[in-house]
Amino acid sequence: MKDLRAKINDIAKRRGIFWNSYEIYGGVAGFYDYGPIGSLLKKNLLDMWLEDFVYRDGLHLIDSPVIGPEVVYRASGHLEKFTDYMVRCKSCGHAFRVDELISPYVEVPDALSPEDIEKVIRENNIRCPDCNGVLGNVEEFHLMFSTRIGLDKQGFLRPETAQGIFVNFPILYRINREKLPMGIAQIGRAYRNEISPRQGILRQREFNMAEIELFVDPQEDFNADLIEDIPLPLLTMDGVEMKISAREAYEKGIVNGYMAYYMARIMRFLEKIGIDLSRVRFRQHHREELAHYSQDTWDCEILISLGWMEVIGIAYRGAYDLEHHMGHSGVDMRAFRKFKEPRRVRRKRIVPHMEILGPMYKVQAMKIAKAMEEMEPVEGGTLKVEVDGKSYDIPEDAYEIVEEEILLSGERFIPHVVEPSFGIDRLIYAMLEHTYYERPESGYKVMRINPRIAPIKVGVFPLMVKDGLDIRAREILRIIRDAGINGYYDESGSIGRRYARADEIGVPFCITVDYQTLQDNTVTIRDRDSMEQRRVSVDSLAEVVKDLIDGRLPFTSLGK
RNA sequence: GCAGGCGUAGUGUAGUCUGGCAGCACAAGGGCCUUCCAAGCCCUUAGCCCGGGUUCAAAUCCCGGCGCCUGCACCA
Repeated sequence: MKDLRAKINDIAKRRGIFWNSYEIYGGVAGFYDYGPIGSLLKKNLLDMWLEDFVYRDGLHLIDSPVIGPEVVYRASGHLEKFTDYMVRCKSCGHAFRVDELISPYVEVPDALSPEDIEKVIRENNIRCPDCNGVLGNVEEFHLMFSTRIGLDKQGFLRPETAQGIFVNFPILYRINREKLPMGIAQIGRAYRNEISPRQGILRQREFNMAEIELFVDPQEDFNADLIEDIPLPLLTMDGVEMKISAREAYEKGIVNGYMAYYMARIMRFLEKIGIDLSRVRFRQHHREELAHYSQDTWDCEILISLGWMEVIGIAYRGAYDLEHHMGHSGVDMRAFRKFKEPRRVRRKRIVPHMEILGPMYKVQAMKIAKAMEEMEPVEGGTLKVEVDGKSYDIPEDAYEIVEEEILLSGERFIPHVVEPSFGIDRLIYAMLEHTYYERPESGYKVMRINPRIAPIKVGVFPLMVKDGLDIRAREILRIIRDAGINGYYDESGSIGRRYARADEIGVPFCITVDYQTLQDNTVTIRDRDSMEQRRVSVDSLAEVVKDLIDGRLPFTSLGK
């Protein structure tokens, strides 16, 4: 008996859902093609994701480049955290991670340059742990794919789509008319040069993500009414398992409001796409497991044949990203928070006298004046000002200190970020496993995919390939296609075989043209899940099929 | 990267030890038959991971490479 994973992979390849890329050259691990069925599956799934997470909450969708300059990933912290230093033994060839080797000798191994590391290895006479051989030079290993931009500029392929959103925060904030919360979504591919990716489509070097960055004011109270009150299966970092309602999890402080909100929404979404909710849980990351940017992360895990698989992550990234991009770019990444009441504030400030500073310092005068304005006012005497590394003594008569009362209507702050991040390929795989079904009486394979996500909505079959049934069936396919429904025609093999072929790729409805069709212009519609058939007039066929797909019309409400 | 295992039509396999015409099943395509769930019959397409060596002869033996699987390490 083949295991489930083998069965899914078999169907995936045979029927064109996905397969390993570059097969004619032996394949490359970590890369997958989506075939004709898989591409549509992914597209339909993403459409539903957009409806559920983007349109429904009024978020904005953007689409930013895959390649980014080095500075972006220096600022984001990925360059440092995603680079490992390796060292290879000269005699046995084993490779080791440097930080593990030198950690007994150095306090902060991560902070060292390759040259420093080699020095540490020499000075402490560190040998190969396996064979005691001499270690070679330190090599860099980037988990990020690197590339060139133009002739000599270092670039990287994004390891997550998020940075494309963060770097655009100022313009997006303006487009959103400077209001928070603001949610930005992005769907796209991300790249990680995994050393040894296996487990097929579940761990790829190039993979599809759908991410949301929700920018919020950390001082704003969360409106608990928004949290749908449905049960959540939680597993906290202390190993406590609980089934608790989303509202209660928030009220008890187990998760913050945004987490609770998204957890509930994710449960709804997963249910819609056919995931078995009894095989879903949210697992909180341990401290040491947290990504460098995250303060708190909960993974939505789905139980599949390989065990619990992380499919969606919700990370509380705090101000980390905007703060770092602000530091590296010098661009103000802050939002404005209006006070409920304007505040009267008394303050002192330094007012430079330009008519004195100007003649004294010529072109430097403006810079000096600016620096002075930013200083804490100290009463009287000569003022020491540093500009571009030079120190200036400003005489007492070149400035004055004024005390004033101003009306502050608000203040600037760095928004916090809540990030639900969906691994689309894993979601698709989990969906395939959970919707996979074998008919007990025959063992035939069925994908019970939600009709809205199903890549192909209808198959049109003539009962016999004669007496004009085939011609009529082709006409009916035309009607289906003209109505914008993705359908296909199949006359090969027996009728049962055609149903079975359709079941395997989750075609929800099959239309069969029989002899009665020629008399009264009706066809049978066969429901994939119940295998029942109902008769429908060709005149209303397209309408009925659309309603069936969208779930507006239950199959059982159709007349015999 | 390391260790072990493996690599034969689209898929699953037999053949490899002991060198001698590459076989089977399913799938796919065509046809016959067939009035609703992979029926049957006929036909067809299609394969030894790549390179080198040994040999009269290599899927089989040897060497090298590549790939996959499992474990180790790695995994926001």
